[in-house]
Amino acid sequence: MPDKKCSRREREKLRQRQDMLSAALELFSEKGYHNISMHEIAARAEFAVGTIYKFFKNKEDLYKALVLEQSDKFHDTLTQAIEAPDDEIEKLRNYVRAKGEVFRANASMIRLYFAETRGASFNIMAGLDSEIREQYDIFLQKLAMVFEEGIKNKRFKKISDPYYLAIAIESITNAFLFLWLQAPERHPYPENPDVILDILFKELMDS
Amino acid sequence: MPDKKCSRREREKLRQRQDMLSAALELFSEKGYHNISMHEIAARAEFAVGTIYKFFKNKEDLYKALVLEQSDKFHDTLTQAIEAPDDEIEKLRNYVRAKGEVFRANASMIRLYFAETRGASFNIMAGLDSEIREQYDIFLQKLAMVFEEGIKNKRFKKISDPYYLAIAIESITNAFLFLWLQAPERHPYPENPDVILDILFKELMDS
Amino acid sequence: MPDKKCSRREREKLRQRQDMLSAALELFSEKGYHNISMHEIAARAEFAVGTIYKFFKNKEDLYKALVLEQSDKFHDTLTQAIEAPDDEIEKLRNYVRAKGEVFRANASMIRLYFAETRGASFNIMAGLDSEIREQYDIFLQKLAMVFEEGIKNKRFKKISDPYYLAIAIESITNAFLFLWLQAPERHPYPENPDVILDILFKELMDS
Amino acid sequence: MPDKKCSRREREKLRQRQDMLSAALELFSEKGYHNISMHEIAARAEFAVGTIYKFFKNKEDLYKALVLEQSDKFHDTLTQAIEAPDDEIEKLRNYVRAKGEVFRANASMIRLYFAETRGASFNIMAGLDSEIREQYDIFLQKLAMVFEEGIKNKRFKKISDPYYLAIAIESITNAFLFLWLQAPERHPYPENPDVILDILFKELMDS
DNA sequence: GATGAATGAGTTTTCATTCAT
DNA sequence: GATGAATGAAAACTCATTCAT
Repeated sequence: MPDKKCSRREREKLRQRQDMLSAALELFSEKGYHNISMHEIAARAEFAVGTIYKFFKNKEDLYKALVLEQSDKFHDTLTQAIEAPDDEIEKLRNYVRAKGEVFRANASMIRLYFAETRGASFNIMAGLDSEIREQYDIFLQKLAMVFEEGIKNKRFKKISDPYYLAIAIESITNAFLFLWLQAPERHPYPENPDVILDILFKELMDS
Repeated sequence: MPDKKCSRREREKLRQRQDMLSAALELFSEKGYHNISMHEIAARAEFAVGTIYKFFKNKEDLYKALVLEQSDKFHDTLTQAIEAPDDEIEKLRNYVRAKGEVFRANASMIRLYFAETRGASFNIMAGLDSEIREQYDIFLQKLAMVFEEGIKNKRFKKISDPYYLAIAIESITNAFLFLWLQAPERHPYPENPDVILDILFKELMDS
Repeated sequence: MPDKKCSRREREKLRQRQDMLSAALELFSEKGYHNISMHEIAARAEFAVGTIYKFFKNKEDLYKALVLEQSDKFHDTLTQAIEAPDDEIEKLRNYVRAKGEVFRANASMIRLYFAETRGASFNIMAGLDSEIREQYDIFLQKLAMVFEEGIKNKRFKKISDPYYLAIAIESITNAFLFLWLQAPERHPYPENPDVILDILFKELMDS
Repeated sequence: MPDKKCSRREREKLRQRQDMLSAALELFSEKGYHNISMHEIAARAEFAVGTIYKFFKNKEDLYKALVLEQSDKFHDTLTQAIEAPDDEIEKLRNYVRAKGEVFRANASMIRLYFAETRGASFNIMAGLDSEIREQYDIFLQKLAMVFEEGIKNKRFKKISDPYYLAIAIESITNAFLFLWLQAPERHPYPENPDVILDILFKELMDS
């Protein structure tokens, strides 16, 4: 019973933490880190400012937790997509589809994602980078491996460095997502993953 | 002679303005817009704060001027590259090379570039976007035209929408530049543009 | 009991607000609006600057609140004086006495009063004027009415426009108060209201 | 000849000084001392800021010079009015008329006048007061003397202290001028001085 | 002698953070 | 344990004043 009560407490705590992070995500992605005050986050999450400081050391800490959490969710989904027991072409299709889905499901997240992985120096906190970047690098390695396997299995011709191919497909999907973010109607993210894959894989030049 | 003296003054003014913009560029790209104070910019540029306010209405105005100036330089170079009187393949090679050169020449600028074109909602000032985005759109159209012409001239097979191809090559080069920015040694931007073009243009899949 | 506690809080708040307004009144009336900084007010009131901004939107808002509060107190007292159930002569005596008392009770207030009702264009905030002026106009009307009634009741001879008489008595009392403000010893405000009233009401010229 | 040239210089200097004071008067009376910058005055007077500092030690000094000059003009006119070789009643009529004229002729001046003589603590610079006040006191003595003489010459009945009568007539005329300043149409300053004098001098009460 | 560019102290205001209740 | 009032450091911006040309 004390255990149960304790776990109940713990669960309650976690729920509160989530509420704070959700409020922060909404607000940060709407207006940016510097334009949102701790009071605004507290108000949106329906807590007192002091309570937020019980969960997070300071504003930066809250932000880090938020970005890491989102980044985790994101990379987990994509890693699963390329680790499904399919052939390499299907893995890439899964990846393109899954990426579209996660992003579509949470536009706020993309904004944070782009801010963090692309914003370069503008990524508010230098310290944050390393953790996220490492995670991202690991994912890129795995994606490169898909290409490598595909070449080994004679599904793809060996042309470029698999790592570069991984970067290429990452950046093209990102570009599509970025366009979609700007103008969802004008630039829908393709339902059919081959629309994106064809850009990379169909021979373009005659020779 | 009075004319000369006057132009001297003018040149001096412009030089000071440049010094201010340079200081701001360095600092903003190192730490971000919100983490740099006008006093810091003034100190770095070796002026008094008041002097900066003689040249720029306020911090935002300074920032806008900076980003626009950099963005202009950048887009001019790339536009020239794809408008050189060469065949379409050569135009793309020019573009890849030129992009590498401008970026290499000014790393601070890339940081701003990424922040502005990719930072999505995190791009500090909404108003700024429209001007930059428009410029960027125009460039994308021109790049798409290169692909369209290439297809018409039977240099490329018609496979994807030329606009998507433009986005693809833009995003791949950006990805390489971003990698280079993070770790110049580990990820050099290819001297030979074909390394990048091949990713797009060499047939990858067998079928 | 919780109610009591709550009202205690409220009272504490009001007390703080009053402390701030008092500090501001002292300082403004000593040195003028523009020569007093928010930090000075905060220091005098023994609060942090930030705390003042919890009570007043900005410096102007604090000033408006201050002037309105003082102006209210002032006009209420005078209005009461002329609305007492006495004959018209007694009403004027009440008015002269009451004016002396309120002003004597708070010299800082006079300074603000003169600054606001007489300072003409020098009255710092144009917007403020209208509210105060309106209040003042209403009072002048009431004062004029006392003369009108006095004439109707055959207590005064009809000689001048009652409104002008109101202005006259207002300005003479003000003049005495102003003199007293400058040199309280040399120019005491008369204890006996007739000293002032006689100036207006005793025949001066022979004819 | 050098004398002439020098006097020419001197005259030129004085003219410049006047231009500066005029510009300052206009601007100060429009917006108030603290809301006008030295650059604005310089621009209006068509001089460089530095030039103004050749004539006036600082902003305060310029202001003092301005107020003193205006005050001089004002008191000279009024002193002349009451020193004209007329009987006492006519002197007072002259005074009321002259006051209306000088004020009407230069509304900016009134604003400054009220700000200085009535604004009490709000009169920007404490130091200024003494000089102006002295001048004002001298004038009040002279005005009191008119009443005294009038009583001695049996033109007025001895009722109140002549000094108080001087204050009374001063404050009533001021009140009329203040009203006129606020709403020139609604409250014209009487063409006929007796309208004002009657308020003071016609018996009001029956007894 | 006039100029006006440059200065930097000083002002208003915000907001992350603390701590008494 | 939660609260939110109080804090004060730090930011953007202004403007009286100086001084090299």
